[in-house]
Amino acid sequence: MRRSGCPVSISLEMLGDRWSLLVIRDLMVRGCRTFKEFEGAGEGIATNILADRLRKLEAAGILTAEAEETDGRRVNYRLTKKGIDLAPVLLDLLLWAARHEDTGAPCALVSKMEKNREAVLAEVRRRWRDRDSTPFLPKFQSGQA
Amino acid sequence: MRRSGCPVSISLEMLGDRWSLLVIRDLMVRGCRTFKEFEGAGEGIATNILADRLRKLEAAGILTAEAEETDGRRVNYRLTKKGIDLAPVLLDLLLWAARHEDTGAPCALVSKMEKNREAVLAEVRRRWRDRDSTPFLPKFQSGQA
DNA sequence: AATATCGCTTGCATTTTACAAGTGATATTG
DNA sequence: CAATATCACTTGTAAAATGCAAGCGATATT
Repeated sequence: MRRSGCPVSISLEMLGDRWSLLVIRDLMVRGCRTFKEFEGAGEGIATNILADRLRKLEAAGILTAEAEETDGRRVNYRLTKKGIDLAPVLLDLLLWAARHEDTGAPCALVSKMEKNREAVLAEVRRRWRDRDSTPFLPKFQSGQA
Repeated sequence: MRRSGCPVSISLEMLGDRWSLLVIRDLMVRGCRTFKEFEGAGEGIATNILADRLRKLEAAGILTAEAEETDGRRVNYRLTKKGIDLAPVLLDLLLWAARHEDTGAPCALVSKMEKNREAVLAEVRRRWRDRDSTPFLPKFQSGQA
């Protein structure tokens, strides 16, 4: 049962935890497609949590899962339209933290994204349409090699 | 310790739960200022969780708390600049759910916000500057009076 | 046939959340 | 001024979510 009809509240019931939006980020801009790739995406998500989030996000219609044809062990995850429509949310979260916290994202890149918001979103959507899974943004790391 | 330098991850370490962004929403568009007002904001947050979130958001520099002059019992909460800068995130979450879920937000209002994104954000910022705490958005309820 | 890889599941300890009740400080009322 | 009410929490306890390590079945490779 829903807490309320408020759209913000409804969004948070689906996405309001420490991991869901990171999985979506990995699909959207880091080119992750398989379970193993998510595991190695950097923040060290536990495998049971990852499996749980993939299940819930699939149930919410945010991503799809299908076995790979050439290798039956592999499962390919992909964002749906509903999932890629979260791009503005992720971009805003990125820009907010980049402005107010000490992050690993280079200033030049951040201000470029700030200025070209619509172009960045358009490119993210294009990549999704074209199934282009080359990394769009790197792993931002602060202070290590 | 931070999981990574990724700004999205850093944002989620501060905001990634079911309640933090709802408290911020209440401050931003519903005119909530006191503990009691947050309690009655609709989704039924438990008082210990509310107290915990207010403490954490204050520690994160997202809001401030100060005792009211005329009534020493009352504490007034207010967003900081860092807090009001989350307006785009909340707007995007609202628009996303309004588009993809069945919410209590009227279509006309939603499409108006979609078209006038910048104007809506400007008004939210103005309200903050002017300490205008008249409700800007109502409680969206689905299916009841 | 043996071994490796992939996508999980299971068990268990720790942490977070939810619900109900209570508390101390201040303010209001009679 | 004493009694009562209000406000912003705190406390206790049960339930749920998370984190960690290990294991497992199916498929693929050697």
